[in-house]
Amino acid sequence: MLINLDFESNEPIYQQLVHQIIEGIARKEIAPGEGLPSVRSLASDIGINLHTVNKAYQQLKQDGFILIHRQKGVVVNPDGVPKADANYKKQLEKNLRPLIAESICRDVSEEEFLRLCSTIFETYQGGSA
Amino acid sequence: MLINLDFESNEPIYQQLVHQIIEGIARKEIAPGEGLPSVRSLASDIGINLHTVNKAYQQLKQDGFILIHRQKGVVVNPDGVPKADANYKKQLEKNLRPLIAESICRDVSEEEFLRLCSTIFETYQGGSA
Amino acid sequence: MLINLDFESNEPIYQQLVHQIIEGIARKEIAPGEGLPSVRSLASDIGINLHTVNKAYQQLKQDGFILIHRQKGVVVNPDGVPKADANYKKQLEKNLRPLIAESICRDVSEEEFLRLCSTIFETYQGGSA
Amino acid sequence: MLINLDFESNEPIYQQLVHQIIEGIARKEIAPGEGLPSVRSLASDIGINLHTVNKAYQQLKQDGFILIHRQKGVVVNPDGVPKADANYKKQLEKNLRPLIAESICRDVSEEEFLRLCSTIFETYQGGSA
DNA sequence: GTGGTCTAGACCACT
DNA sequence: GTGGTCTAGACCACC
Repeated sequence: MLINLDFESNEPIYQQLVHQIIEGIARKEIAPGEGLPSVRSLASDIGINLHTVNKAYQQLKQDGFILIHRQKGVVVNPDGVPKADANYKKQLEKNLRPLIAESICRDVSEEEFLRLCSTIFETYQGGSA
Repeated sequence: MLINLDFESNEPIYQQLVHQIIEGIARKEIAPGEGLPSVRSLASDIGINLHTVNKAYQQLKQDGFILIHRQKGVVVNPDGVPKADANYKKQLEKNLRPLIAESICRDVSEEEFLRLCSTIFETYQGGSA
Repeated sequence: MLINLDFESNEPIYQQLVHQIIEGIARKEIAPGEGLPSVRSLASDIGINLHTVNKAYQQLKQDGFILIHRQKGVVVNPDGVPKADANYKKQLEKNLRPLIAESICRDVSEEEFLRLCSTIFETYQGGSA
Repeated sequence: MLINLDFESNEPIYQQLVHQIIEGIARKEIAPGEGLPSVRSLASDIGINLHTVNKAYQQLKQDGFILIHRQKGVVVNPDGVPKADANYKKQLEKNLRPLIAESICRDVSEEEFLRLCSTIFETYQGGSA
């Protein structure tokens, strides 16, 4: 799985890392139970600070995406990621709302917006088919 | 138009303000050409620093949502907001992608996701009908 | 002579007014000795504040473009505008320098820059021919 | 690279700073990819507030002159500055026009004006030869 | 009265 | 240590 960071983005690097790993899981490139590189090796591979990788891993663990065993190392949660709960959906709506509001202002129709979402969905589901 | 800020949020206050105003425009509560409160009055209304409001206004100006008119003060861009260009859509996709990836991991179906988007769209378009 | 103001520009209105009048003189639309509208009439014509017009006139007077007679009103300096002195040229260079520096960074060749200047010169000299 | 500010000038300090840095780039004193001092260090070097430096940097970033890199700090855009587009040229003309108009009024010939521009150009290109 | 600029000092997130 | 954010108070230019 390829990690692709933008050091000039406003999005913090650890956050980008979190997203990329989640995308990898969504794309089924890394399956539940499968291992991830250690903090050290990933950090030196990408050329970033240990702390940064660690912070990303901690957040992924916090959100139930991965488990961190002292010995077995880092693995994708073998039970699968916790399903969306009411809280997650509230958060999701809160994140979508400003995107949709701006799209409306900029004359993006609902159809076009939904089509874009579908297209993005396909980029993940196509990978598993 | 009501402004509703969460001072506990990680999202910077000026950013929340930007979003809220964009939502106000999307909801057609503030029409093109209409005026917005002055930096100072809005700041004292909300109980924040005028620089924070100013930063929000500057960003909105930069993005073409508002104009700062020498005589009329701050007004919503009477020509309407610049339409979505390729750049905006690329940005939008970049913002949607991680949300969708996480949703997939959490077993949110495409149908459900799109339905959520539609629901949010209605909260804006319903307001203008 | 037409006055064309941009109320959304960062350039102060009085400054725009000064420029427009200087351009009118350069274009020989208003000849030395000829009269300009009174502060009051010009202000109400354009729909701006008296102070603003007054400030523009004061600056033009200061720079030797116009004379303000208590009775005869405002006239373009019949002796013509004071010729460029060393001081003016120093100022001119100071104004041109950042424009040229940025042009160089943006890959505008000297030829192209000079051509643009010539084109602008023509818009004035053409008017007098 | 030397920064030379005039605290008496009407031109805002941050603006002067922007100009000086652009001139440094034009003069090839700072090459693409090269680093600029941090906000704090530059501010204390010049003896101004860090916010003022920050404002200058933000504008330079906005205009594509510099990048704010998560790891390397502030660097001159390694891809070079965005080339002049139609918009920039329109702006440039708008800036040149009043300078030329006043020069005409003050009896500066087109030849002399162009010669002055050439002289300024040389101060930049001579530096790289 | 408005927005624009500058200063100053503080806290935080990120690397 | 870096940049980003927020606050606060001051002065100025403009209208």
